[in-house]
Amino acid sequence: MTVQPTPDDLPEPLPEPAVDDIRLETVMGALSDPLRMGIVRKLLLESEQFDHPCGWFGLDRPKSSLTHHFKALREAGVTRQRQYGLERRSHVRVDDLNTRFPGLLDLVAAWTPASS
Amino acid sequence: MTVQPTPDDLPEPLPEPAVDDIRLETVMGALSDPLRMGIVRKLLLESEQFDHPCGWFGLDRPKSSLTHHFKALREAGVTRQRQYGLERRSHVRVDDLNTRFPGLLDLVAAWTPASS
DNA sequence: CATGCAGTACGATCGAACTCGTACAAGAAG
DNA sequence: CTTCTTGTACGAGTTCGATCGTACTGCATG
Repeated sequence: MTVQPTPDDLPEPLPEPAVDDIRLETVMGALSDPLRMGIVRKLLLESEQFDHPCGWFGLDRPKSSLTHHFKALREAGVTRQRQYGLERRSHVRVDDLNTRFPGLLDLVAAWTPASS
Repeated sequence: MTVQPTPDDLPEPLPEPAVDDIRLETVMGALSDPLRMGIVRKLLLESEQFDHPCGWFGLDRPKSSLTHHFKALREAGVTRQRQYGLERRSHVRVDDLNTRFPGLLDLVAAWTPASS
């Protein structure tokens, strides 16, 4: 058995809940906002590479609003954020969420924005 | 092919969204409250018979608060409510939710309240 | 060091939702 | 009809979250 290679070259993740502390009702509260649901869905479907800074999403909102939403996702345990120089890049905690709430991310991936 | 027997003896359901109008983010918003999550979970796990009035849940809240929460669940499309004489009984729209969001109710059934 | 850029922190505003008391409606039962 | 029961309607108080402007930090680059 080989030792899992520790990615020492990666920046430390910003504060986030441990896997076992992720609560389903909190995750659902984070996803109850259509903007945040769309962020997670886009990460799931289109992030071919790795993490993405919040400018990548092309959201037409002030930066201070985006900070609020990305923080909400991270503190709920849905995403992880790392600081890469200037940028704070996000990705979905896929393994953690699939372990705790299997099937949840499939629902998010299948989501479509309201037609209104 | 036999005609589906229409349950004419059942009271009409209270106003609720049609199946196709149930939105995932709205459902998640309704389930982001621990009290409501517990209501749905209890309905899923313990409702051997059919519907249940809101006294059956043994919730230690004023009646006017319970009205609010049961209405939130119904208007989100999570539950259906019918008037049986005095009582307004609820059940989960299992088929509708499994059709639109397969796996979601499994997550609710597996939910456990916060340890606090 | 000066400039520019990504993003945060803080605080104000505003609307929605939670909580609850009180009064009321409507069926059930004597 | 009177009373009891189940639950609603309405309204007030309060909390929470969304939005956003402004000022700021921290890194990068010249």
